[in-house]
Amino acid sequence: MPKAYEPGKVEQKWYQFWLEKGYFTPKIDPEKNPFVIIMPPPNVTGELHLGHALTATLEDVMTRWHRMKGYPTLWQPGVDHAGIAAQVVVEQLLAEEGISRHQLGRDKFIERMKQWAKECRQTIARQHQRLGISCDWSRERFTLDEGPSRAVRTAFVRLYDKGLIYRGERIINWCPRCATALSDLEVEHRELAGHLYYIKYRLADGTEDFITIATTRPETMLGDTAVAVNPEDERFKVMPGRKLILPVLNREIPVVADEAVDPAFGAGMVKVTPAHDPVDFEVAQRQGLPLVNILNLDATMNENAGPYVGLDRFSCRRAILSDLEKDGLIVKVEPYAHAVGHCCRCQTVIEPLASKQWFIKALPLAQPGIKAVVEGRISIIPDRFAKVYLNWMENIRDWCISRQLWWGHRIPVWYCRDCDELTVSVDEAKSCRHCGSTNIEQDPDVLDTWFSSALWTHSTLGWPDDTEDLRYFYPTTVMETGYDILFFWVARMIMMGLEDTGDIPFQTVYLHGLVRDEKGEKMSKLKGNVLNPLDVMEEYGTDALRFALSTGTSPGNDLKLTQSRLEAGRNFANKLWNATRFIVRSIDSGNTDTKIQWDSLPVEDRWILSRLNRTIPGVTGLMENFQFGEAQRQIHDFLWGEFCDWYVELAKIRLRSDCEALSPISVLVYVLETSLRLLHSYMPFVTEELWQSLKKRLAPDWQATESIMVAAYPEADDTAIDPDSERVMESIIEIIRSIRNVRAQYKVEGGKWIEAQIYGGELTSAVTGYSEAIQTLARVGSVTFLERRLESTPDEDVLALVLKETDVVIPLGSMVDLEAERERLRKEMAENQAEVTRLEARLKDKAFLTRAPAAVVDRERDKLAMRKDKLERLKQQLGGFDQDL
RNA sequence: GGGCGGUUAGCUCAGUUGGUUAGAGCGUCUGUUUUACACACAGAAGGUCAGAGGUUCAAGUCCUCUACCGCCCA
Repeated sequence: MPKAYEPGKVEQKWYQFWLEKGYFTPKIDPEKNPFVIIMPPPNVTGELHLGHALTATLEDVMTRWHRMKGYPTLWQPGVDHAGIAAQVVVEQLLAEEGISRHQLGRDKFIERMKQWAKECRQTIARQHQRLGISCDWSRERFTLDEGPSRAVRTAFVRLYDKGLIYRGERIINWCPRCATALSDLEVEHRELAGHLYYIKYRLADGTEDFITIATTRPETMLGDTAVAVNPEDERFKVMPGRKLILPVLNREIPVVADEAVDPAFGAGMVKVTPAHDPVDFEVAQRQGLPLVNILNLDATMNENAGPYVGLDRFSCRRAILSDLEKDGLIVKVEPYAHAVGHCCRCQTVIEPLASKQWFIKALPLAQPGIKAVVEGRISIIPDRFAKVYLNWMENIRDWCISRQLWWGHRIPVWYCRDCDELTVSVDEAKSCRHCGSTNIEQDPDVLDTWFSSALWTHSTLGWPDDTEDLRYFYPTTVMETGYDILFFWVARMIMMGLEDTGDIPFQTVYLHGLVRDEKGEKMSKLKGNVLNPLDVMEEYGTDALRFALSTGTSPGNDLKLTQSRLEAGRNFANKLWNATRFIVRSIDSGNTDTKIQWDSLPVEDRWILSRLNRTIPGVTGLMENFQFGEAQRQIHDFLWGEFCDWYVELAKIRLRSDCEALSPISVLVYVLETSLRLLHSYMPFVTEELWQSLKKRLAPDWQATESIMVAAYPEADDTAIDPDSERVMESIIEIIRSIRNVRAQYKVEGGKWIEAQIYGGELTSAVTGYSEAIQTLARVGSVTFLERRLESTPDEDVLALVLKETDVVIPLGSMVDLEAERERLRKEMAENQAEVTRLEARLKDKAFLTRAPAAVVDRERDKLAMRKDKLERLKQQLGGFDQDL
């Protein structure tokens, strides 16, 4: 084995091996409950980013873990056609070639999109495989595949037939650049510094009287069809019913009274522009006002804008302000911060626009979705997001699902040119369902991408067909994704899953945080702070990246991916590599018997086995509670801090050729092998590589399992828990540490061997067996064990270390700084005295004694006894010191 | 405007039903090329757990308020 772990040399090999063995594909076993994760499909918009790597890592951890536990485990991969997002990307590519999609034509453009999607799909699969993820590639799906597409059409038709999908004219969010409607969720609101313009509207009574309205978008006045006041507003009681002259266009418009008006806004009267504002639209509905649309779909002014026809919306604003100014109609202009909607895909300012679109009636779908979470059939982790979910679901609004795009699922509706009726059909309609005419035309629009995503948990399993996969794997177990798409995805999946199948789509929603850069900023291509997962894996190794993404993180919280985190992962992999290298080499040197002789194990063996068997249930319990970051930290701490730092170091002594003691090989192999299995789901490559290296050198009974990824997940052995050996080892470690500490404190040269005397108290017999370990690990030349503890320091200069249960005396000759030593003892005494005082007070407290659990009280008593004993010993030491002076 | 989260060591963060002297990684300082590992080993320094009040025998952990930072919804 090379001196350092080289991930690049082994990752490819093992992934290929796993694939060839078919481990990723589950075997359906009706006797067992399956574990199922449907992967949130990445968009075909380019490459995967670290957010995807986080998703993939966490899902792989859960998947590998359950597979090892013996569940039939399905992790269903796929990719999303990402309608608008992907179309924007390809349109940009076309723009670089100097052509638009319109020049290309719909069919050719779709061909181009398909080509692009195919390439992306391959890139994404390659990146995912590089991450080592164990999803079932044989089931990979694309949202535009025939199966999921038929599911989309089927869902649409069923909803339409139930009256839950309707076509209507509503205010929608229009992106002039993308030239499509968007749902409310696809609009990002940003606070912008704008102006509030106060404008005079003259009364139409021939007088010079006027009223003042305030607006942030003066160009929309061209579409005004009224001015409104609040009916309760005393200032304007006489106004409703009167007529005004709309400036510039000189159109006559009425004043109406409507409770939607906020009397505190502006001057208390507001203009009503029903075709370009959602609130005004509703006012117009209530008041019977006409709609005047003043915009073309590219956000230039249309013929209703009079003199401004053809101008861009922002040029029009400047022109109209200048004209109003000229006519003396501007009362004042105030700076005003207001939220402006932007397209989430291209950042263009959204125009609210009255438009005929397809909508889903959300409320009837939301109600069962609310119930499923309230009743606990679906749990959301972390649970604070359940509140966020419920709040959104309870205030849900109808969902605009038609998009004026070319890339996506075509709306399965045909319009009859003869009878004007609609034909809504899963299969291609050949004739009008109502009059039989073949003179029909399909709706040119496509559906919102999220409509197909919402079906993903069941459409990938075969719905609407009654397939074996659907019957066996649905409802799925866990939906794991980022909290940023809770509404986009999770909420809509719950609604559609329940609607289409009558059953919940998943039992648990696990939401992870967002991956940020070192400064805590969201990674984005615009900022240029994007780390490519491939580069990271190239530099640190896949397992290091997975470690960095999953350790020390907690559900729902964002994480900063720093270089030092990646280094820590790489270092850990290398540590394991070298520990295994050492153990493997030790096996070669002779001893191949790996049967553990449970009856004759020395204390350190019983200790490490005890610690291992405390770690296993701890880790498993954490994983069952989705605390993956903490679980992995505990595996890390056990392996590095206990196994490598102490057990392996102690084992070296017994591995010396001249040592007569029982070989530690069997325990080394047992603990390492078990720990690798415990760690495998987090760091699959290095664990497989090391597990295989280990296996090669072991007896035939180790050869039955061909890969760690299909080996059994470790189970704790309660009989291995051994508090006595833990107590002894704790003291041994404390003794060694205290001697090392003294060496460092007094700057004893590394090569110099010192002497130590140890009084073991109750542990004397156990501690006595560790003289060689203490000599080796603390660099002590000779250890002598005292029959009884020293009453005071002897004549020569010595250091006396008072430990938890033992004392260590170190003759240090003239090196001892007496004053410093007294100071150290005083400080230690003060600490102990404080603790004794605290404990005594607590144990005198009747309330504590009666109300705290007995176990807690006992623990406190033990602590006090220990502390008092130590304090007494410290006191004697200090006293002895003072006598010497 | 409504809601949520964060504030713990120099930095980045863990700390799940309240219960040892609050932890890790990185960084800093000191020492070591000791035969698995310098991607390492050994040792050290460093925290009034944002602030105030409350509940409790016991609070980083539960409740209330305040401040600052961030996010979501309108």
